[in-house]
Amino acid sequence: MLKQTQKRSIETRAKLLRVATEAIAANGHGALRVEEVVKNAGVAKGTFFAHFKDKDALMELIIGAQINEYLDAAEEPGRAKNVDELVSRMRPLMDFMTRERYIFDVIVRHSGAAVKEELGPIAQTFERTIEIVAGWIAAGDFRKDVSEVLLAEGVQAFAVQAMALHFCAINNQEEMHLRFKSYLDAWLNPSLAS
Amino acid sequence: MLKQTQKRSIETRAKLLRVATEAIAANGHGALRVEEVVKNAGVAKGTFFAHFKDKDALMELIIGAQINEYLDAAEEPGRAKNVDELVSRMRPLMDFMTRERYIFDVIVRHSGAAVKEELGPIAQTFERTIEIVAGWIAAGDFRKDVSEVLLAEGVQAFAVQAMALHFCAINNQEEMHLRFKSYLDAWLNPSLAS
DNA sequence: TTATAAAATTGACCGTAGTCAATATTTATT
DNA sequence: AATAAATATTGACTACGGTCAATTTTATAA
Repeated sequence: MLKQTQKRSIETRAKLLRVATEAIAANGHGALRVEEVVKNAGVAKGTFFAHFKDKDALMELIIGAQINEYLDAAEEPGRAKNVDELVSRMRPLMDFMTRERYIFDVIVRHSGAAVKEELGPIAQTFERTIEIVAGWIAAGDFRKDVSEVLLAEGVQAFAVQAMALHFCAINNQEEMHLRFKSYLDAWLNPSLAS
Repeated sequence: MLKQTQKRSIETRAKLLRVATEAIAANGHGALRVEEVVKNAGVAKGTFFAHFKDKDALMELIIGAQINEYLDAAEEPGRAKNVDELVSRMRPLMDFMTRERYIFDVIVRHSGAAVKEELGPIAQTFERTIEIVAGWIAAGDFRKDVSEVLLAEGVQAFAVQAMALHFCAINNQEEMHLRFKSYLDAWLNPSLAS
């Protein structure tokens, strides 16, 4: 009878997203408050939850979009041909993911999505990462005894490991990427590792 | 002037831990409520937070103790000599960690501790796991071109990856351990993998 | 135009973690 | 035993995410 989604609703959702993105740009992801978003968007609290299942769902959308920007940039220069290039290509993304502990926690929490049929925005970026890295591995100077997809999944596992350890003790940025490289040397070129 | 910790305090803390452990045994980790714990322990809410920094700190203690029990059992039969043995030795621990999504989230959140000087209970179990697995790897039928500690860290990374993917889509228990084994075949015996 | 039903919004309300100034208890000192 | 000081406990209060019955707005049909 009625067309499913009214223009008003689309506008409200866009406004919520815009206000939230601005707040995050100003104060960081972890400081975002739903009450602040609805106040600045000029809507009631319930409206927020009519548009997003919960606060995490909004964070997923925003962080997922940010990850995709980093993946675009990582793909831009063409394929990474060796471990050093792979590490430097992933560096901006990993720096973003570890900018705040809160960001990393949200990402990990949503990296394994709920249901395959409806992969969340962050889980989608994880799949995209696998595809990209697998593509590099297939065409580059890497071991060929196992599938590139398995290798790409390993790269992701090591990235997560390096990032998790980054939050431990007094680690500077450099150590995270060095650790990541150590893993990848042993994972992607076992014959050369030593 | 006064001895630092009164007996009363030790008893209260022990009672809170006992009550919380019982509640978890009855209803699972994710269902634990601080208000329920203090009610059943017969203390005020503020007392809880005088003993534990937050609810997560209590969960860390309890889950850390549970992980240590699984590690004890994993060590019991002596060293794991190959990938199959390693996978089956880790199986009960990984099953526990994936019993509830909430448990896995708490573990990941605390696997990389805040400060090295004061490793939390869960971070300690992660260090212990590295030691145990590194010991197996050093003495067993595994590649020798990189250090056993690096290899053990990789085992941990792959375990986390397999568990994270377990929460994705329709995966049964079996697939998680199969996936884990695939990773380890390629990681610990690259010459044999194919 | 009016009646009507779907869609969207509202805001008071709830659940639960966490805080803190006030109070009570314990122990050392005289 | 009285005093003092450190330690422990209390519970009303706050912060904040999330819910839902009631209301308003929008679009379609008669």
